[in-house]
Amino acid sequence: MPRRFRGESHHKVDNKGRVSIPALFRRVLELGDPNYTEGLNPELVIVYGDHRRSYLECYTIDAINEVDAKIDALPRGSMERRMLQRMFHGQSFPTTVDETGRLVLPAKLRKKINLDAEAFFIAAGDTFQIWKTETYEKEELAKTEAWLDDLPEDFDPLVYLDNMGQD
Amino acid sequence: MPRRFRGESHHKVDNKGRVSIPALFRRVLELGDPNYTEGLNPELVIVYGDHRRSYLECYTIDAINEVDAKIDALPRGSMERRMLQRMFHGQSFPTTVDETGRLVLPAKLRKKINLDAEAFFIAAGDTFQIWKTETYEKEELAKTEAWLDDLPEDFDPLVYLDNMGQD
DNA sequence: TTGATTACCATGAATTCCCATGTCATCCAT
DNA sequence: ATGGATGACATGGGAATTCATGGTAATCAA
Repeated sequence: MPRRFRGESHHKVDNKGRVSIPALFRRVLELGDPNYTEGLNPELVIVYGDHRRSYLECYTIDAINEVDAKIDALPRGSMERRMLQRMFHGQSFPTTVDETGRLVLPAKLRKKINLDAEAFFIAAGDTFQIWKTETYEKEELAKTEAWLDDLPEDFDPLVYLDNMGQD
Repeated sequence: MPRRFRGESHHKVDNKGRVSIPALFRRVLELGDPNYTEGLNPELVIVYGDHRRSYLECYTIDAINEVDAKIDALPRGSMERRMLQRMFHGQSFPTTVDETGRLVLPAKLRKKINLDAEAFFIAAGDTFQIWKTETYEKEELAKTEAWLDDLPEDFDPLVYLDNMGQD
């Protein structure tokens, strides 16, 4: 029943680019694919974006449809629309989960995020991301550590849940 | 009608990671799961957080939905939102109570809080926490003892019930 | 043909399912 | 009151299934 991804985990990537999708994520992909039926394999869309992005973002069919609808609502010819079209229509790759619950990442995508032996999957709301483990650790963790260091010693980020909007 | 957890207790953890949930907590989980109906097993979300956290925090479905709504309301791309997403979407594990009223904690979660033979459950408002018994005794009790020691001999914490917000 | 992609099969480990037992309370009929 | 009968609760065991991962054969494409 979950429409939302939740969880994180590490998975091996073999030299054919095959990598297991966390089992819980598969359930969400199934529910998020209107064409999915028991016994079939759900589809999904991987958005890799431009050179600045160092991870792959994976959308369920429902989620990508929502995005498409929003893009369609933008004025034709506007810069916003062009930008978003380039990213979501151009820099993306539609695919399906395979029989054994794996994803096959083409060499091009792997090269883009520098993926070799191990991938890190992490949920992010109604999408999930695939990172090269080392990149995630360097890039993301460093970023949040730095951020936390600017805060009082005993600060608990959870306060953000409650004072919203202010400060 | 309790929306709130109350109480504390100790439970065995077997080598498959199974551990009974305090019976009173189960009632709250049931009430907090909009999909729950007599005969079914309630779902819940365990948030384990980053390396600094040494216990598991368990949310009812209602409680976690509230959190998600607050996260969704934060500006996309803000550091606060990323932090909270990482914690509540990434560092969490959705699961359900089993037939016999137990929770199954995967090896990964047990390892994280160093849990082996015995777990300590304690209510914390609209969530409850699971600790390794020894950790709780060392870490938490020591912390509150220290805090109380800084206060006058005859100080009664109940005064906090009335001065809210200030100091 | 040659490298790449896809389909199929294989296996160990982890996880789920199903069933069983012991211990308390509570309830009840004698 | 008293010896069950009843039912929730805590805990355990083994079988069945799912997962993650690896290998090989069949298919493609140029």
